[in-house]
Amino acid sequence: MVRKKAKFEVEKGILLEHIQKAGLRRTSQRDLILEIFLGTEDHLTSEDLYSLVHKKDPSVGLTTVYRTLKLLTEAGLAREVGFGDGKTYYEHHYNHEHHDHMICTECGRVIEFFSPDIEALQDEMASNFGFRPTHHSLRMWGVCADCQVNTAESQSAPSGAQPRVRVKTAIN
Amino acid sequence: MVRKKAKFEVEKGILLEHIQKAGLRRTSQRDLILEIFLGTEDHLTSEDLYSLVHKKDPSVGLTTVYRTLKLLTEAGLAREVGFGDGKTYYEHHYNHEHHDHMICTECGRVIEFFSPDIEALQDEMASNFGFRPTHHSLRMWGVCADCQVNTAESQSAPSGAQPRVRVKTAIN
DNA sequence: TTGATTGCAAAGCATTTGCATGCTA
DNA sequence: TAGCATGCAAATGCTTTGCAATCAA
Repeated sequence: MVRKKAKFEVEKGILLEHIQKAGLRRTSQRDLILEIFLGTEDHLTSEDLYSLVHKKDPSVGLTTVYRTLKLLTEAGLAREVGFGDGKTYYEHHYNHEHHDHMICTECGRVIEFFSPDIEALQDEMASNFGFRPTHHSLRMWGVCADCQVNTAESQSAPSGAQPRVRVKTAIN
Repeated sequence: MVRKKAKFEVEKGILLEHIQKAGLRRTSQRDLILEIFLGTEDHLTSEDLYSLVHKKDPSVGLTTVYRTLKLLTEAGLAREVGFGDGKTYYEHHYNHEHHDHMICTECGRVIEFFSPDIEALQDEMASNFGFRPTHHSLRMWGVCADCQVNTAESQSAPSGAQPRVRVKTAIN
């Protein structure tokens, strides 16, 4: 049986290492924020995560969440994503392989997908230009399968109100 | 010989049609802003375009540029692009086919490229999910060929200071 | 003990909105 | 003439920064 206490051990180690290498300090706030961040499956803004953290420890400030999310990004534990609404969302890699996004403009659902063929073609295009890519972002906006059905009869769903749920898939 | 006066005639017609269909009004500001927008080859923020417009007619306000750029986007004459610096850039289609972007994080150069194979694979992925895409955005960040050479010897170039130049290419 | 970290308040920025005035259709 | 468009100032929303107090190493 897998020990429950060992959850996020790897990630915690990564953060600690990054902190030590950079001459920074480990704090209870950073531990808590990382823990809660990894424990959710949504795409979160700093404000979103702040609300969650605040429930566990009301003394933690919004600014610290902003700063910590930046720190986690530097450590490679978080990735910034934009969905076109002007806010910055964060996602973690825990239980999620590298992927791209389809964003439903009706319900806000976010579908994660991955295509090794697309990745290969991207690299090929880059090398055509002598361009050395460090990271990339592929997003498709449109209407998801559910909303195509719903929109046909009723009026469009309350867009923007839904959380940015990570819909994981097995399709490659 | 091609008549010079006919420049942007098609685009002006598109804007006019959109304006009439929506029950809006044609104004000298909108004409001027479109003209100057199409006349540049950079990726422009509202502020950038405002500076250019302001030279020709100082009475035009920044707010109007913001609003007009939105209007041009609705009319299909402009496209919003983000390069990760928090600002919204706009590009036009005049003399530019649909394309994606590579962004050099050293000098800010933006390389436009197009891959029909990637487009096809995107559509394929979408249909796998019953997702009906309306538009997409593929961006790659990294170091362009020039900067790979320069960075090797000297310190990195003054990043962010460069304009978002559209480097057109013939590679498909 | 030293200097990084925190929380709060204030500042920054890009963008949007309210409103009186101007102008198009 | 009706009501859309404009320009200005003010407001908004997200994010960052200044600073005194706190805390990790």
